[in-house]
Amino acid sequence: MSKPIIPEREITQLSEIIKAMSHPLRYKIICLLGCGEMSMQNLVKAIDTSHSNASQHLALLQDSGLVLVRKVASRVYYRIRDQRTLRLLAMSNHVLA
Amino acid sequence: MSKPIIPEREITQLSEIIKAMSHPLRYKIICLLGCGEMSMQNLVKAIDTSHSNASQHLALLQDSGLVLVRKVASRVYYRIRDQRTLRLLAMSNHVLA
DNA sequence: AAAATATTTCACTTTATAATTAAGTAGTTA
DNA sequence: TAACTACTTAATTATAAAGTGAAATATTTT
Repeated sequence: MSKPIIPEREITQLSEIIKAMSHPLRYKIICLLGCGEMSMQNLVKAIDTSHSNASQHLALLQDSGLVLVRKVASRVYYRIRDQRTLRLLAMSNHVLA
Repeated sequence: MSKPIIPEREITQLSEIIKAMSHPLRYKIICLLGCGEMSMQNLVKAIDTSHSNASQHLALLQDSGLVLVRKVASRVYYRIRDQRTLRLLAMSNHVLA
């Protein structure tokens, strides 16, 4: 962080991305997707919440541009859009330790 | 992310740290502190909000363990506790690009 | 075509965060 | 010691985010 003045717009965007990751369920979803694409079904099984709630969190993750969706017939598959998101996740893991 | 099962406790802790960074003002504060210790006075000048509001956000950053405080007479100085926080910040910057 | 499955959307309630203003504390200066 | 500066706390209000359950949509199976 050598330059102290950061454009306001960037701060807004960056804090939004981070915010999207900051909910425990969403953080967990991103961790899970880190291993590769996953179906809605399996995500719901892996995280402990209702289908409806999971769907809403995934919609938020899509809106914030962190995950991509692929529909195959009646099934929906989610995946991480940008691998750098996983590096950010790994980094956050590192901060705690 | 090779191991898919993350301890629940860690997820909670990590998402809390990220959440602390996810508010635009707090994100900005962390950026500013990235350049080194800063007085409350100067922080308030740099971010566009009231003294009281800044104080509350800084209290939150303290509680979440991201910043440390040092009092000298009636002045208060804040600084980043762990340099890895700044790496996390830099990483988030990188995700956007 | 009815029933079943997979998922999302909607309306609603609850809970959590944020901003504001006023009051409070603690040092500092006149 | 009174007024001033630096900062925090508390109370209030406003706003936003999260969870729930029912209804809606779309596909698949029987």
